[in-house]
Parts: sequence; structure tokens; C-alpha cells
Amino acid sequence: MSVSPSPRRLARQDSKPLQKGQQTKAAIVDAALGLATQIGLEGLSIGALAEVMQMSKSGVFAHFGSREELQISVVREYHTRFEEEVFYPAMSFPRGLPRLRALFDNWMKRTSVEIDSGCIYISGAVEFDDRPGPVRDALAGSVNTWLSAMHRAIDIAVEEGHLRPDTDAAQMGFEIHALILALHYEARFLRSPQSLKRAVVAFDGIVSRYSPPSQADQPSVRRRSSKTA
Amino acid sequence: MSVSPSPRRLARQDSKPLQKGQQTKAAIVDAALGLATQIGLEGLSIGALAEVMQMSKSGVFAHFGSREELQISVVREYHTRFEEEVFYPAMSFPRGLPRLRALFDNWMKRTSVEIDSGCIYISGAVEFDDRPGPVRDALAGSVNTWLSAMHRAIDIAVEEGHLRPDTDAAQMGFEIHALILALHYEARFLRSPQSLKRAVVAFDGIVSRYSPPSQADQPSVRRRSSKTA
DNA sequence: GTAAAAATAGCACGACCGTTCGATTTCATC
DNA sequence: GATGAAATCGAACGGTCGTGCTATTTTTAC
Repeated sequence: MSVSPSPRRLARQDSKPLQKGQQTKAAIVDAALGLATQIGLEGLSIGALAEVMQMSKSGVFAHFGSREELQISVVREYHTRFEEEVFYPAMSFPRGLPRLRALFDNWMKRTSVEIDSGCIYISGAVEFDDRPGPVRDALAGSVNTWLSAMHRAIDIAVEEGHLRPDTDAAQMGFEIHALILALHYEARFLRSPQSLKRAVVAFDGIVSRYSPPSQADQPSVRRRSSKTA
Repeated sequence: MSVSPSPRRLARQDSKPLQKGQQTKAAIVDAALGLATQIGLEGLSIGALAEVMQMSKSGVFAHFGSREELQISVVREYHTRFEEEVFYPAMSFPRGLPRLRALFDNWMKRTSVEIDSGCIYISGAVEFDDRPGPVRDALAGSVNTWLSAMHRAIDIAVEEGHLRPDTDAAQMGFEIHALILALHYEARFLRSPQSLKRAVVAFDGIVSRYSPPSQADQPSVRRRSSKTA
């Protein structure tokens, strides 16, 4: 947690004054997220987490009451950061294609370029696709929220005339999602250095396929603001 | 193993006659593969495997000598079946686009339609992307072999004139691979029933983008043998 | 400063893990 | 059927796991 959740904030309103413990809980979740992005939500163990935090196992455990609750906290924290680093920054871009492209760019960076790479939306999907329960629900809920946001961005691009009027947002979203998954796979597992470039090229291909026929036959080159020029 | 490895076969040539044990070892690997496709290679435990096989833990263990060797055996078995069910059947299709499409169709079915779905090339990639060792090597080797085979199919389609001469096989392979990953993700984790259709539509989109300009502007509809007609 | 409350530590439990080893059973071969 | 080898079992070891208890320390509130 770079920005502390300001423990004093909730001192008002009732008798629960949000003590110091909440602060260390946030620190624990932060460390847990770091571990989870490397070894997965299932690989996350309270013992290892306690060692990183230099605390006792039971001290860590007491903050959550169960391992499952810890995992859910991690998913929620990841959701928050994903919003902050991928979604909100893209919202300041102009409606339509520029915004959609910003979403994709941020998503790519978040997923496989950053130091602590490894996306728990991807690893978690593999770990929990056969395991029902609250962790899976939290995971799927976050992913669906994010995918819906992307669909909305596509719809806006259609409204703005940047994409064909008959564009199926779910279909195009599927194809964009696919690129992120392939980027994650080939960059992280196969260690193919070309994959980032491949994802960008493929994204341009998708966009050109959904572009209205009025535009050039091959608008596949990058055009961030060339439309206004 | 539906077809037994014929224990008598090696009775010649030297003193190792390939006893009955090899047969049960094959049965163990078969059961292990079933477990691994559901809970992953990492989730595979010798105890659970022994229970399925109705054997003692040590009886199972003795066939492999280590858990890692068991995992590698599972990867090799999966590789063999993947070849048999995806690669070889497609080889009987005509060179070029029909064969490439057959590869994709078989791959789709294998990956997310069959009963025991869950592809260890996908789950394994997530589990071992940060964990070096022989299991990871075996996994990456198999995947690379398969991806290379697909690249060759693309190159053949170029030779046959079914795709543009400047087609980058690695790029197009990346995009096709992406569709399989998205299909696995959305069908298996998000349980979206539309995903198979989306993958097919997206594949047609990719093919049309790499099709030579001589063909129609929108050859995105299925055309298995319409070219000859 | 003192007392209540919250946070943390220490310890132990039962369960499962991979692995080892010696005993025992099953098999292949003469 | 006897014999040696191969396959399998049973029990145990050290380890880690999540979790539940009871102290003890630290923080908060008056």
C-alpha cells in the first residue's frame, strides 16, 4: 500500500475507531498480492506470508480468520489496483478508439511488462475453473466487471463512428481478451520476446476489421490522434 | 492406454522382458492424466492417485521414483494424445487452408469441448511459468513442437496460394493461439456458452485478413471445399 | 497512569505431503 | 513346482499446511 488507508478516517460515526491493526492488515494484503502474482492464489501460504511480514503465523491468520478470506482480500486488492492502473487512466482519453486503445495498452503493460508480472485474473482462472466457492466468485465477478467495462468502451467507439455500426462488442471483446491471454502465455511462459509486438500488430488488425468502410482500406498503422489532424 | 504396449515385444534382444508392471504403470499415467487435467499438474498428489488406482502410495511411487518424474510422464502422455487427436487427423486434410482449419477445429474440441476438458498446456503454463526445472522444460518443449507444427501448416497454406505471400507465420500463429486461450478461459472459467462460436468467427476473421487480395473482399464465411467448386 | 481492548505470539493439533525402507506378495522363467 | 526377480504393500519419517487455543504484548481510551 503506497497510500495508507488513513486509519483516522473512520474514527467518526461509531465506536469502532479503525485501529493500528487495519494498517498492518493492509500491509499483509500488499505482501500477499506480491506473492500471489508470482506463485498464484493457491500457492499462497500463511506460513510464507508470515515469514515475509516477519510476523507469527497466527498473527497473520488472525486478520482474516481463514485462508479463503485472505485470498478474497487479495482478489479485491488486485481489483482495486487494476481499476486504478488500467481503467481510470484510460478514461481521460477521448471517447472512442483512443480510449479503447488506451485500455488495451494499459492492460498489456499491467499484464506482462511490469516487474511483478503475472496476472491473477489469468492464473486464478486456471486454478479455480473447477473449484466453486467464494474465491472463484470474487475472481469471476472482478473479471466480468472489467470485461463489461471494455464492452462499453467498444460500444462508445461505435457511437462515435470509429467502428462499424454492426460491431458485436462481445465478439470484439473476446478477440481483444484473447490477445492479452496470448501475450501473457507467450511472454511469460515461452519467454518469447516478440510477443508484445505481436499483440500490438494483432490489435491493429482487429481494429481495422471492425473499422467502418468509409476509412482507408488499411488503417492498421497506429493513429492515436491522426483523426483530428 | 487403450492399446497395451505389448509386453512380449521386447522379450527378444536382451534380458529385460518388459513385465506386467509396465502395464500398470501405463494405467497409472492414464489416471494421473485424468487428475491433472482437472486439478493441474501441481495439484496432482500421489496419495490421491493411489486412491484412484486402489493401490498403496508406495506402490504407485515405485514406478516413478519421484513426483517430478510422474509429472513428466503425464506431460509426455498428453503430448502423445495431442498428436494423435489433433495433429495426425488433420494431416489427412488437403494441404493449405483446409488442413490449417482442421488443426484449429481439432484443437478447439480437444481444448474445451471434451468431457475431461482442461488443457495441461494451458494450466501448466500458469503453474510453471516461474518455476524452472525439467517439468517446465518438458511442457515448453511440447508446446513449442506443436506451435511449430502449426507454423508449418501456415507456411504450406502460403505455398498453396491460400494465404498472402507476405504472411508472417509466427504472427498468424500467435493470433490463432490467442483464440484457443480465450476459448479455454471464457468457456471453462467464465462458463460463457457463446465462446465456441466466438472463436470460430474470430478465426474466419483472421483468415480473411491474411487471404490474398485476389479472393473476395469478405471470404469470412465457412468455405471448406467451395474453392474447388 | 490505568484499565479495557485489540493485536500479536507461542504452541499444539490433525491432516496431508513426498519419500524411504524392509517385508511380502506376485510374477516370469526354467 | 522351485527360484530369482519384479512388483507391491505397510509403516514410518520429517515437513508443511490451515487452524484453534491460551498467553502476552501493544495499542487505545479515559
